[in-house]
Amino acid sequence: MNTSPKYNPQEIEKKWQEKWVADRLYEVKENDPHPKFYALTMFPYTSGDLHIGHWYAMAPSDVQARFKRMQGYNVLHPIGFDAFGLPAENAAISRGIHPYTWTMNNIENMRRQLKTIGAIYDWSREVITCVPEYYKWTQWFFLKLYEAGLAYRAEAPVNWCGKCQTVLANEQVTSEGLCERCNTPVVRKYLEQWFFRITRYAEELLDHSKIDWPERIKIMQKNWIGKSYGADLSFGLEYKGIAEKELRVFTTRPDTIYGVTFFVMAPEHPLVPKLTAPERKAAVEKYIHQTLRQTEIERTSVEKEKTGVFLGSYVINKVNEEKVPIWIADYVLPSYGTGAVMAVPAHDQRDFEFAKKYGLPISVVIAPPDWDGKELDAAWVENGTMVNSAQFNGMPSDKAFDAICDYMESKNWGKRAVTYRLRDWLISRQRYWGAPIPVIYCQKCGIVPVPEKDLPVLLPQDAEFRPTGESPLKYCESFVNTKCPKCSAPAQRETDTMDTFMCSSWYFLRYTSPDADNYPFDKARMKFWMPVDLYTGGAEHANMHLLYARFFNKAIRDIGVVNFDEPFTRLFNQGIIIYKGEKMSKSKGNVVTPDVYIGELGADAVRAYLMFVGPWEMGGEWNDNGIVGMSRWLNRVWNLVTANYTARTTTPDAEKELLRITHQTIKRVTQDMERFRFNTMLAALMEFTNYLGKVQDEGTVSASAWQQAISTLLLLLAPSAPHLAEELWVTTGHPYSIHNQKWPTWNEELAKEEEVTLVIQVNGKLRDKVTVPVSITEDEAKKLALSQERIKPYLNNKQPAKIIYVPGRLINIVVG
RNA sequence: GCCGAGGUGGCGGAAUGGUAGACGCGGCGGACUUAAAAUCCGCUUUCCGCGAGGAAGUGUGGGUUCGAGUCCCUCCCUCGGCACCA
Repeated sequence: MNTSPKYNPQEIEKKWQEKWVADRLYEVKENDPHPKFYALTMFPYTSGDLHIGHWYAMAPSDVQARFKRMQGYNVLHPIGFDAFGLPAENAAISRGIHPYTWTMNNIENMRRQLKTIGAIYDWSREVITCVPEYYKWTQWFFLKLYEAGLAYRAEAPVNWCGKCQTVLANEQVTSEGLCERCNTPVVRKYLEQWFFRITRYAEELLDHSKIDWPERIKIMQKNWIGKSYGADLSFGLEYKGIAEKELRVFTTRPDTIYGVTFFVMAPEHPLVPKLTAPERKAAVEKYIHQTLRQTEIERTSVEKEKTGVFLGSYVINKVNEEKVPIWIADYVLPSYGTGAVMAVPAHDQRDFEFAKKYGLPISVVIAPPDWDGKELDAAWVENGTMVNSAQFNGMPSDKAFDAICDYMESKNWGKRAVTYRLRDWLISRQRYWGAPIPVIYCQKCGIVPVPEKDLPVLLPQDAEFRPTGESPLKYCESFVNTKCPKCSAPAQRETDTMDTFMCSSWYFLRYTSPDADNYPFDKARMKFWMPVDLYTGGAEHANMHLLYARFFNKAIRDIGVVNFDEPFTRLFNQGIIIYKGEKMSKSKGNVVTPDVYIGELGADAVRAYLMFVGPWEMGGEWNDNGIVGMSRWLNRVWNLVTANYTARTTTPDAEKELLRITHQTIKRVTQDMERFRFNTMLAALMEFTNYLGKVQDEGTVSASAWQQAISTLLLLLAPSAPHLAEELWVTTGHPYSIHNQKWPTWNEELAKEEEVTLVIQVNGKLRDKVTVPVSITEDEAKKLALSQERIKPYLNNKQPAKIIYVPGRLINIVVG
């Protein structure tokens, strides 16, 4: 009779969490003799509540970190909060709470929630990005980048809401191009902004050869950086009142140069006013005005019909001295290439549509195969044979690419060139709740960086939060007005703050020594832990945080702050948890709160269930019933371990089998852990539990063999269900703590099967199965297969044409 | 449009080119119970068959192979990313 207490997750989870903290079980030291392992999980934004989606990121990463810890690594698995950002400010405006208070209250709640997960977080290393001790160093890094020439100020187009009288971040503009807050159409405006020169690192950022990252993330970054090979070509310019004698374009198709029939500039191109003929002035200005009123989203919509106007001026195509009309059109972007294109309507679909609309000539210079010389229905963008291209006629177009580049270079009309799609990183935010950009503007001295000794530039406590959307810093005189650090004349502070991605570009360095106060980190401790061995988080950051952090690392490497090329050696992206068919989000109202399930079934059940829904990288669906099954299994483990075991009819064979299955399970669980297949890892443990249940019923092994199997089960379960495993470990008489035990290893010999089931197929169809010793020879196996009563009818008394034998698997008899 | 990941029972999902559907949920039947819950045991891809057994079956259509969910080609659908990038 089992008289042990029932499994009570709430009680044991609270008990062990308190004890682990009291014993400082998970505090991490640098002087530990074990090899270091830095297991980083993306820190959460301080939105207020953790939902199951957060747990899906946190729980399996903790399992992995615990697994590494048991394997003998000194594991740093820290946690902190990404605490600056817009929502805090919006809360301040709508509810009258100061962003600091709002954020800190949220952190308190999230910290409480995070502690219920039962993770090995070392809370003594907690990092919060919005406290002065942290953002002082974010500002310090800005100064270092500025000194290195990697931060600069320039005019840039931004999203402007006329009603709110402010700039909006891209994230604040709805997909319809409206202001998120007031639904006013957002327009473009040109403002002075701070940028980081990420483009200087475009080439190095394309190189992922030093890191072990998922292929899809590497591809996403490659596409985002967008390297194009082509040529910079020069077109002649003869226009009164203009000094320039040429206009340059970037093209990926220099082979189509003879097919240029018009020339298109971005409406914002600085030379447009000068190249506009007097009689075209009104039309051109009207068009420019229309373009500027469009949002980025409207302008770049693919469905939109092409529009443009003729400037009344011409360029000369140097290869054939043809006069080519210059147009402006909003499909040409000012920020890519040279802001101007040579239009080849026969071989570019956009130019084709434009030419059709405005009746411009379409000249084929690359003949498609079997071309009949007639008009094209669409641009031919593939390779072909050169035609109408002077001395290049008859050449395959891919060869002509090089030939024409050589020709242009020899004439000094252009040269081969590479262009990137990547733009510099705009870090200015017209917001209060961010790290102030540490810069002062002086009438006399211009832009003056705040001296290092004056850091941090503190956010003023007395800023006002008005519902107008204006930056509270701009109207906070005590903040704005200061003295020039150089000449002491009255001067003004920069009122923009930094993009929060700046804060998250170095937080993992801070974890290594969060108490450092004369440098962003303690150099020795940072060197000890970095780079991160395993980084886990969502794939949605592929082209933001993950790219910024790589850039930032390379920038500070070149400044001499760190000495490694990449911050994250290995990356793993978990998928997304969906609920009721959609991604969980507050706005959709389909958020599942973990607290309820922890209260009812315990954190161990929630952790294990999240791992069980599917492969971690694929994401999965939260199912309210599914977790009940996980809870049932943990209960079965509890009952199995706490029940008295009585050996009845023990046999050597039964013990051998138990040992075999134990070692097979160790192998499966270990290998699944290593490849992040937590779902099948738990399935293996469930099978093991089911098997142990049978052994217990039958009492076929000795008590000591039983105890051995049970303790292995608990060790394998420890990372996934740390509280349950600890409780059962201690109650079965083992020394505290299970989390300081060695991960079990398997013995291949003991795991080996003695008998296998051979499948017998006839013409590939399963017809019978036989159980044979693994030592069976090929001849014996074939003979056995042919002699099976169930097989004989399929043979028709004929000799089989062929017999395929796969040892340990099957025999396939091929009959004619 | 381009790039990437997917498409397997009623559901979530397992399957180094070799027994498709592990494990779990749900469902059905049974045990225990006055009864219910909980727990335990059995069954559960579909169709035909009393049964033994047979047939079909991994989005579609082809191909390679003794053998294909898995490899190759065509197309369709879902999800994620990018998108007038010259």
